[in-house]
This record gives sequence, structure tokens and C-alpha cells, in this order.
Amino acid sequence: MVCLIFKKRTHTCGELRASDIGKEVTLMGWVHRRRDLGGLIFIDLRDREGITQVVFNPEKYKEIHEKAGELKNEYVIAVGGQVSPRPDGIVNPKLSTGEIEVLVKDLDILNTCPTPPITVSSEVRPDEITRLKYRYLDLRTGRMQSNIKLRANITKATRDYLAENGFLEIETPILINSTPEGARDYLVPSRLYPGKFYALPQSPQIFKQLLMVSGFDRYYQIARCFRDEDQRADRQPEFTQIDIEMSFVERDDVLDMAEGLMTRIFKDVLNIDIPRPFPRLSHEQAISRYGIDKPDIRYDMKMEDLGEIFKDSAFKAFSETITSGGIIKGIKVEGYGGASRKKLDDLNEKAKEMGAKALFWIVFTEDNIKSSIKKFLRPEDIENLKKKFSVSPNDLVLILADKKEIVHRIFGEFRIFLTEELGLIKYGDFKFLWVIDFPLFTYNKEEDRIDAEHHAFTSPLPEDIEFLDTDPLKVRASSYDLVLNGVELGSGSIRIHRRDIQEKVFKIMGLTMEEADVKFGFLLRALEYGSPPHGGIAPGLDRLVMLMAGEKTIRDVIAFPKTQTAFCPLTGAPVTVSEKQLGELKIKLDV
RNA sequence: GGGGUGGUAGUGCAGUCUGGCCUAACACAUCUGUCUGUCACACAGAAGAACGCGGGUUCGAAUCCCGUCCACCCCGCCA
Repeated sequence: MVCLIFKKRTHTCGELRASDIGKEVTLMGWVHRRRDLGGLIFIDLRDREGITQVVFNPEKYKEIHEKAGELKNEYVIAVGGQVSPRPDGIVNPKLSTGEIEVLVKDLDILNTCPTPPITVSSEVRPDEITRLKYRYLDLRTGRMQSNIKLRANITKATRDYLAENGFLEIETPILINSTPEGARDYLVPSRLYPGKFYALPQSPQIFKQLLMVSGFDRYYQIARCFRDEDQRADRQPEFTQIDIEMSFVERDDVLDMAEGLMTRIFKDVLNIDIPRPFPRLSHEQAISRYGIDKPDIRYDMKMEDLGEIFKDSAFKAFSETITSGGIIKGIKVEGYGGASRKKLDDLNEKAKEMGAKALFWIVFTEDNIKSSIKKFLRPEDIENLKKKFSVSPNDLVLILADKKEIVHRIFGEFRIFLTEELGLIKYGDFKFLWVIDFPLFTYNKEEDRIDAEHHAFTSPLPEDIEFLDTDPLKVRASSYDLVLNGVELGSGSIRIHRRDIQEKVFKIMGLTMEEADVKFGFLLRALEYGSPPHGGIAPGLDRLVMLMAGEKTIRDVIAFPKTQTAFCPLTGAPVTVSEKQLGELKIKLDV
């Protein structure tokens, strides 16, 4: 085997066209597939840019043809030869290079490869642990190559847009201080300060606010964030945010900028036009219509309040719910009237498992209804329901009568479950949504305390400031969530920059300024030194790429992700370290 | 911390509910042979797994039971 490259690569494997016929070229890449016809040998040669068929002809280059007999999948080779037309005009329309092939006269085997545990040319994916252990092979597959390229294109569009709009890319520290708020920190022991630790940032939140105080006006960073919490399909121990902060802005300025960024990304990367402005729902509207604070609005299936219709129903489950302060709501499942009785019973079971007393169903047929509560329904009820839901024949209406929270939670989940069941979700439909007007505070039952819903520096809506003194739980925040297809892409807020309001907020949370200083320290001091009004947002890059790639997990858009137990099968991290290393850190293990 | 699904040749899977017909099937990959227009090449043949690991029940366990490890999905958690 010759390991030296005998000459320069002239083209990539995705480049050659009919117009190149006759050229002498050198291609380098991996053996994607081989088709050995006994005489002729065809190799699909693959690199990042594509696949080119190269052909070994024993009549023309006997020795080279013999050497080609050694080639196996994933060997790395260099071939030199002449770009030739496919004979008889047999083009391969599946390949961009399908009009031509390279007749090989020089072959160099640059490297060999054992039978790989992952078949790069196959659509079939091995078990995830195998994929992660041999991630370098997994990343060779077309699907992963395209995901990683998509990600690079998205970050490029992000940088282009933000740079054009006056944002500076500024790095912030990775070794920072641990704060008690939020998620569990990843800690890094300090050698120079035995017994003390750095934390890895959960987000650059504090630093981006400091940069506003410093007068940088508009900042962004493609920022790595670390959270030591349990993993999910859309959560990794380290993930990436497009972190943005702006000075001298109000909420709508941030929303406008973020919309501009998102539409630019979709236009540049997928050539999709996303209409603006994005629809907005208040938190309250989102919950009461969809039962969830991040609704997927690619499909309708809104909850309708049926309290008016059923308030004096003879059906006790309805009338008693109203008297006891509960609510009656329903959703229409279009075209699901043909569902079997068993299916409907299953839905009822599911609802009960989730804490409902019962789920009632009504199927609208051409001129009648089928229903679990038919005998309780008055003719006018049916008419009212038809009107309320504008039903067509074969529609199903599901009704829950229960406590508000239960009804909302169950329908919130049912919407998601039913659309999957009905196959309503297709790739290519992207529906953004803003959820705004979150409550500024939530009541913490366990601790009998009022907590910040977003974080302690989130500004109240200007028109709600008066309620800080009278009814804090009524105060809405200048915060916003960006939702795409039912996935929370990111959240942000306008920050408090006035000391009197900050003090009030701390007071409501049961903190004196002194206590707050211990807890939040230098940020508070910085804010006092002439902080401009500022606010920002931080869309999650991994989730955005995942949705745009049509993948179900962010692991498929991260080059080297970890398992659900935060383990890296490729490198073995985390690992035990030597006594010497521990000694330097003055750390004794107790495991 | 809790619930669920899965673990069988290099890879993907069948078999497990209902134990014996399993001397574990099939496909891809691998190896050998034939083949000069294939492009998921085709055809003929071969090799490759004691069924995640440990224990138990049984005349007999891939299959039943207990424990355990790993992966994935979900709840909690993730301001």
C-alpha cells in the first residue's frame, strides 16, 4: 500500500459534468459501493460533495484493474483518469455526476478499512450506542452529513444576519461562578483555590447583560451552555444557544429582530418564506385554547368552552362541574368519527390515567350522533355543539368536565397525541408562534413563597407595574417564548434596569437588597452603574436545526453528542482520573 | 427518583405471549466462484450467533421467574 498522495486532487466527487468530458482528473474519496462485473469494475467514489462513478476496464488498463480487485467498502483511494461519457447515453439521474464516469488509469490506495460496523451506504441505522461509539463512521452517512452541513449553513445565516444588523459577536467565559438559581451546575475544581469550584455556564445570561452595561449595544454569541439535568430527545448536557442581547429596546424590538433572524435563516438555508409577523398568543390564551404554553399551531383543534351550553344540563357530571367551579371544554377531532369503539374507550382510559374523571365523546354522522352521553344531550345541545365546532359529518368531539388544570393538561396532551395518531404532521410545514405576557411570578406551594417565573431580572409589563404593590401574582412579565411547531425554541425578556422596580421584585420574592446582593452580587452592582434598558432572547440552535432537518432528536444534529446518561461511548467520558490529578486539586473521593 | 420499550451473527431483524419441531430463520455486509455496462449489479456457494450479563424453575429455557447492566422514549427535573 502506498500512503503518499501521488498527486493533487483536481475535483471533488460531486463536481464533474458532461462539460468536463475529456479532462484528465484526479479524485480522492471513499469507496461507497463496488460493482464487480468480473471484467469491468465500477466504484462509487464518495466524498463530502457527492458521488462519482469510476470504472476500471481491464482491456485498457489491465494492471490497474487487477489492483482494483482489492478495493473494499470505505477504503480511501485516489484515482486518476479521464472523464468519459456514459456509453449509449446511460445516465444515472439519481447522481448529479450521473452523466459521466471516470475511466481510471491510476489508482492509489491511500488507506484500507475493516468491515465497518456501520454501513455508510445504507439507510438502515444501527443501534444508537453503536452509532455513537463509531461516530466518525456514522457521520459519513448521507443523512448525518446533510444534518451537519445544514447546521453550518444555519450558523452562517445567523452570523450574516446579526452582523448585518449591527450585532457584535463576543465570547464570554466558560469557567464562571456557580449560582444557586436554575439548573444543576457542572463544576470544575480549582487547583489554585483548593476546595473551590468554577461552574460551567447554564447560559451567558449575566455576561450578556454586563456587555449591555458596557455599552456594546448589540451582542450575540453562538454559545455553548451546560446543564447537569436528566436528558431527553431534545436535551443534552451541553447544547448551543444563539444568544442575543440588545440595548435601548422594548419587547417588540426584540421580537422583530428575532423574527428577522428566523425568516432569514429559513430563506437562506431552505429557501422557505416564513410569513411575518409571527402570530402572538398571550400565555393565558395559549393555555385556555391549547392547554399548553407552547402550542403546535400547524393544526387547529382548539379547545372550546362549553360551560354556557351545559350549565343547566340534566347531566350531573356537567352541572356539578360548573357548580363546583370546574370547567367544561371540548375539542373537535376532524374526520375521526370512524374511530372504533375500542379506540374511543382507549382515549377515555388514557384520560382517566391522566387524572380525569371521564372523557365523553360525540361522533357526528350525516344526520345523527353517536355518543357516550347521548341520553343526556338535548336537541339544542347538539345544535349548539354543531355551531360551536362547525362540525362536519364524521367529526368527533371530545369533552372533559373537570377542574381547569386537569382539562387543560389533558387536552394539551391529547392534541399532540391525536395529531400523531392521525398522521397530521408532515415535514416542511413550519409555524412560528410567540407566547407573550407570562406571569412575572408564580406561587411556590411547597415553600409558601413567590418565585420569579422567568428570572429575577425580568421586567414587568409597564402597564402592570402598579400591581406590584397590590396583587403581584397578577403582574405580567415583559417576557416571551418563541415556539416552532410545538417546540420551545427559546425565551427571553426585557430586563429590569430601574433600581426601584428591582427592589420591589426582590421584596415580593422575600429578599432584601442585602440578601439579593449575596445571591446575585456583581450583576446588581453593575446594573446600578448606568445600565441601559435592555433585553434579549436565546433561541436554541440544536432544536432549530433538529426541526429544520426533520429529525426527532437533537443528537442527530450534534456531531458528538452524549447518551441519555451523559456518557460518551466514543471517548469514554466521563472517566476516572489519577491520584496525582486529584491530589493537585486536594480532592478526596467518597464513592 | 419513577413508568415504558428494547438487547438474538459485523449490521438490521424473525422467533419469546403459547418452553421441546431452534442443530436459531431471513436480509445486508463478509469470503469463494462465474460474469464487460453496472449503478441497491446479478447468479451459485460458504463461513459467521451457544440468544446482554448473573442466578433460578424445569426432564428440557432465546422463550418462564428473580436480579443486574446498557440503549432509547416519557414523567419528575431542566429559572
